[in-house]
Amino acid sequence: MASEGFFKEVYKVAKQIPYGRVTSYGAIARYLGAAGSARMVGWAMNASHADPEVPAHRVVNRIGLLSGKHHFSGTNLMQQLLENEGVEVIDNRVQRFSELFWDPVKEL
DNA sequence: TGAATGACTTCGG
DNA sequence: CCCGAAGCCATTC
Repeated sequence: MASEGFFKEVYKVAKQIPYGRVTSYGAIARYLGAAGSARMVGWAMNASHADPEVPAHRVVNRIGLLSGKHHFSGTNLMQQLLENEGVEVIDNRVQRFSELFWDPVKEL
């Protein structure tokens, strides 16, 4: 599949997300020049489970909602992982999201 | 080839 | 911020 290059880019960015920080699918999409293809980032993350080094739990939607927690093993694994990094999560949502938000376009 | 799907985003109310 | 509707685009069937 030629699209593996796209996934690789997503993984590369995801792996660069600092500890205890989070970002959004749209931000990654924009950084990859695929603005508007946020859904494809989500698709890439779906395939990211093949690479355990990809911190998919640090990638949430634009409001810090753990939209992908349902794709993790347990029902609250994603939240546990984030809380383990010092990220406060309440009701599937990242608290202080604006503070923890890490924008690859700005930071990279 | 075309219709359906999805770990999203943006806009208006 | 919550709700509903429309837009986007790669992948799958």
